[in-house]
This record gives sequence, structure tokens and C-alpha cells, in this order.
Amino acid sequence: VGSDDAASDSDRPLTAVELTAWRGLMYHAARLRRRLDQILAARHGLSLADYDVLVRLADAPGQRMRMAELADATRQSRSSLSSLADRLERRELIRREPTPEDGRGARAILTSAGLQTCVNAREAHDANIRAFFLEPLDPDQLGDLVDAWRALDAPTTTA
Amino acid sequence: VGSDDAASDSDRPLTAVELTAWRGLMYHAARLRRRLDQILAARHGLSLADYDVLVRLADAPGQRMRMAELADATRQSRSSLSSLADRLERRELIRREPTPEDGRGARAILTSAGLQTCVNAREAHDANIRAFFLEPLDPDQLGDLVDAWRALDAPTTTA
DNA sequence: TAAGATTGACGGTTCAATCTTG
DNA sequence: CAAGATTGAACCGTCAATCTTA
Repeated sequence: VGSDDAASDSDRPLTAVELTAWRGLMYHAARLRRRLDQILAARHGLSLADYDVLVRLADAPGQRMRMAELADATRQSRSSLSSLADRLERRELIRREPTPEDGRGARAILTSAGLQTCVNAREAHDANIRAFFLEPLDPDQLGDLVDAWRALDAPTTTA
Repeated sequence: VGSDDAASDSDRPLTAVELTAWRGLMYHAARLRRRLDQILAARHGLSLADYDVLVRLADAPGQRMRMAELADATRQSRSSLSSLADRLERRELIRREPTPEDGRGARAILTSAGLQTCVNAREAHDANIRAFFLEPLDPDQLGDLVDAWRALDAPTTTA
């Protein structure tokens, strides 16, 4: 059928380099996530998901965002963000208000306690990202990673 | 104490490149994991964790491994592997036997149905890794990633 | 007493309803 | 009826006991 070459190329098992590249991505991402998550939990009582929400709110104008926006920004499902927001609201790190312009909508707003927690956690968190991820890599490697992410972002250029 | 430079260096916020490199790692790893997991579940009824266990067993001599070994190889906790093995055993993809040499130990053994499932899934899975991860990257980028993983593997060379 | 393995309770994510408003 | 948001059930991973054997 003429796809023989492509088929035989795709059917052969992964090479050692391919496997190493793939498994390394899965492994190191999971490992770093777990390490940072544990430290954040121990020192600030925040999960990485909690932290992401607080940071996004801290960086948003007025320190407030629509729930749907916030879900997209933190790459979570709506329902997941709902329960996460429940927990954060119970701890008074955020609060919720109905949006003025759309009766359906809700906005999450960072409280001053939430901002304080976020600022404190951010310093420590950034330092950990440095120590465990940025520092072991030289600037060229960092650039290489950025290039790789960009290539993966491109919508499957099957050219 | 001479650590002033290092301290001021560590305290400044992350640069755009640093943030992009870090968030890209977290994002793309999670995204790829989820995509492959969903396809594997839809087409073969396997989670990524299920699949990892089956592959490790398939590649092991005699298609059998000690539970602790298997947990280390798949980078899971012992207890997590226990319940995962329960599910796989219920589906008759693996079975368990006491080890001959150590009365405490248990070995997981791939059944023929498990091997068949694994072989089928592996073809599709490898093709998906190719399509979503390997193909968008050129060989140089793949090598760059391997280098980066190696640098991260090194035990915090704070030299 | 320590090590291999399992169990049960708990936290968090996902999926399919559900409720409300545009 | 479609969209924003929430709720409840099922599922999976983690942590602290527990049981058995070296």
C-alpha cells in the first residue's frame, strides 16, 4: 500500500535513546513534582495544586479570577478546581463572590492571608526549583528544554 | 561569609526562560501521561501503571519478579503495587506464587493472557509515544533531553 | 527485631449527573 | 437548550498499622 516504509519504521521497537528520553521525562517530572509537593506541604501546608491556584490569583489583576479561567490557567478540570477552592476557602486563603456581570459565574479572590501565604511559599518554592532543577542544568540545557517544549506544543506537524 | 552573591542570586525571581523550562516540564509530562493513559484505557483496558507492570514482567527472565523488585522497577510504593497486583490478578493478567527460597516473599508471574495483552498494548503504546513525543522532536533534541536527565540524575553536585 | 508483603483509612482526581442562569 | 459551576460516586495513590517469616 506504499505505507510499508513508514509502517516498518514505526513498528520497530523503541531505541535505547528513545526509551531513555521518554522514561526520563516521566520519571523526573514525577520525582520533582513529588519532592516539591512534600516540601511545600511540610513547610507551608500547601499542595502543589493549592500553590498553583494561589500564585495565579496573586498574579491576576485585582487578585481575582473567574473559576473557569482559573481552571484553564492551572490546567485542572472544573470539578477538581471546585473542590480545591472549597478547601482553600475553608482555610480562608481565598473567598468566592458572584460575578457582577454574569449571574452564573463565580470569582475566586485571594484573601490577605492567602497572599501572605503565597508570598512566603513562593520564595521557598522558587529556591527549591532552583536547587533541584535549574541548578543541575547549564544555561544551554535550559534553552534546549524550552525548545523541546515548543516543539511539543506545535500541533503535530506531520509534514 | 562569602555566600552573599549566591544568596542574592537565589533570591531574585525566576527568569522567563527558567519559568518556561520548569512549567513546560510539569505541563508536558502531565499532558503526555494523560493522553497515553486515556488511549491505553480505551483500547486495552489498562492504566499506565498496569502497563508498566506488565512490560517489566514481560522483559524479566521467566516473566516473573519479586514484588519488591517490581515495585522498585516501576517506581511505586510496595503498598501501591500490592493493590495494583490484586486488580491484575483478578483479571488473570498475572498470578502470584510464594518464592521457593524465602518464605516471606511473593513473586508476580505474567500469565499467557497477560503476555498477549502486553504485546498488543506495547505496539500501540510505542506508536503513541512516537506520534506524540518522539516525532515532534528531532534527534538532536532527543539527545539534549537525555543529557538533561543525566544531569538531573547526578546527586546535587553543589561543587 | 527487622524485612517482605498486605490491609484499611484517607486525600485528591475524574466522570457523570444536577442545578441555575443566559 | 447551552454554559458556568457544583455535587456525589468510583477509582487510585499514600501513609500508618498489621501479619508472617528470617
